Amino acid sequence: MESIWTRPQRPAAAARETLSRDQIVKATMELLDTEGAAGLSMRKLAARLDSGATSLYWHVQTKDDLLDLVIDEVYGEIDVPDADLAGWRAGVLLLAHNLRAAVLRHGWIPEVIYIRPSIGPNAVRMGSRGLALFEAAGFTDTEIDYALGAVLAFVFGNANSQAAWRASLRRAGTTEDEWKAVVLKEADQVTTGHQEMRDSIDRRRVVDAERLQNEQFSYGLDSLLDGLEKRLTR
Amino acid sequence: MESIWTRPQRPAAAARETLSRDQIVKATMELLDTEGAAGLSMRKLAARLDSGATSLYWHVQTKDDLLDLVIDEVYGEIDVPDADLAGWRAGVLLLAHNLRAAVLRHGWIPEVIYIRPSIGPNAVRMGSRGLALFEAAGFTDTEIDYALGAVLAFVFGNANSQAAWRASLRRAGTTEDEWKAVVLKEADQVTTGHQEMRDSIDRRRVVDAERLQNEQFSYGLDSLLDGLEKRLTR
DNA sequence: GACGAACTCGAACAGTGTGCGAGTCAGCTT
DNA sequence: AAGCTGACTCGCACACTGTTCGAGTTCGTC
Repeated sequence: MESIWTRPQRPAAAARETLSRDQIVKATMELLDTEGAAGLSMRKLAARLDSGATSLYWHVQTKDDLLDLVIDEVYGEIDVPDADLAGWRAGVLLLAHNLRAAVLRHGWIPEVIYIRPSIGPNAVRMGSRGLALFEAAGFTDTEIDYALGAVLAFVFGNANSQAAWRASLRRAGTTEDEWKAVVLKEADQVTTGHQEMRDSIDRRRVVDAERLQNEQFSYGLDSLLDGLEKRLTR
Repeated sequence: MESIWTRPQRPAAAARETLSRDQIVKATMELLDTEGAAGLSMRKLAARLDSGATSLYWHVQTKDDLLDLVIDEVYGEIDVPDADLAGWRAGVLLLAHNLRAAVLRHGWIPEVIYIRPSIGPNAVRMGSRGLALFEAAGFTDTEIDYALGAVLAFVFGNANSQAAWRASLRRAGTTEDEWKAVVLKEADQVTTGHQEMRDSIDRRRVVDAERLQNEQFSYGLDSLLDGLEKRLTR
């Protein structure tokens, strides 16, 4: 079966007030943002659109296809600066921060992003512009791919686990402090005999979690970019 | 059916063989490894164990709990060297490679790892030993956490996307070459107007995918470690 | 008014995770 | 030897899932 991107879109919509693919994708995004990945079902989605569940299948082949569409919509939110503005490093930094922000904004991403490879137009656009950034920096040949790959891997790795953490916090429905208390108590039980881990948890006990995670992201990203930059000037 | 009188008295007092949690976890792992995340259902799992589906629920609270168990089992496969052997960098390198290998061995991991935070004993052990590595390297305070976090984020980011790619390849059921041909053709359509992406794809056209991905991993990991090392000696 | 294309949707199917309560079994206590 | 108890199994049932099918409705065009 062809993927949804290469399949020709259905011709011209009628004048009658009718569902459209865009409309469906938008509603899916809303449903996912408010209820999370587990909260998306074709019937719920249809209800939100005041339509029959099976009507959706005229506009979209399967639920997975729909996920492809909505994931690509997220990729569409990610701004990647032009390669010749402000230097490559600032550009990559912006790409990284924008990508992370998008994942955190849509906390269901980690749970669905690995179901299928992302090859939608917006994903391709982002990748392409990312490559341009590293090419402009002076990377050549496969190193262009490797460098971008490293940054994307780090950003997804960081953002995914953070988003997943947040999502499970939201599911628990407690305030951050309550949840923190519970988790830290569990951690106490779970980490007996692992002093390094206990210390690490103690470090988290004090500070605002949000800030800690931002710092962790910046620290890792800066380190990685330093390492890449070194490869460049060698 | 025989009458009560002719039926043999007792089927011998052999100790009743019963399910055990370990047994269930092991079977789950096998099922996941052979059929992937979507192929795991409580009924199929029960069939593999010659038991009723609902019997499982005496040993395990929910399917998600079961996933937690089997994920932690994977964490248990990851060897992390002692901090005082062979230097921190070699140790981290080994941790990273072992973690990646485990994810690639169990290609369903990306699809389930973000459903719940991993706080099983083996995950904690791995984290703890990872922290010890960076502590021994000379990192202090929160930088210990940040450094390990960066490495884990990169490794998961890289391994997850690679494993997911492979999994979708397996699902398609084609040989790598066939699949490659299809994807590259699709890519042609999808990347019109994105020259950087076309170049990038061309670079992949020639070489063995496996090797390319290994190189990409090493490149990123080395870069990151360089960046971290720089922070250390400053 | 007729036709065909665009679109909707109810009924149905096979499958899912899981709660409930009845049932079986081994070993212990009387 | 009988009976109890706690460990364990499991069929039934429920609410829910993604998706197919085919019949039905609305439209623009002849």
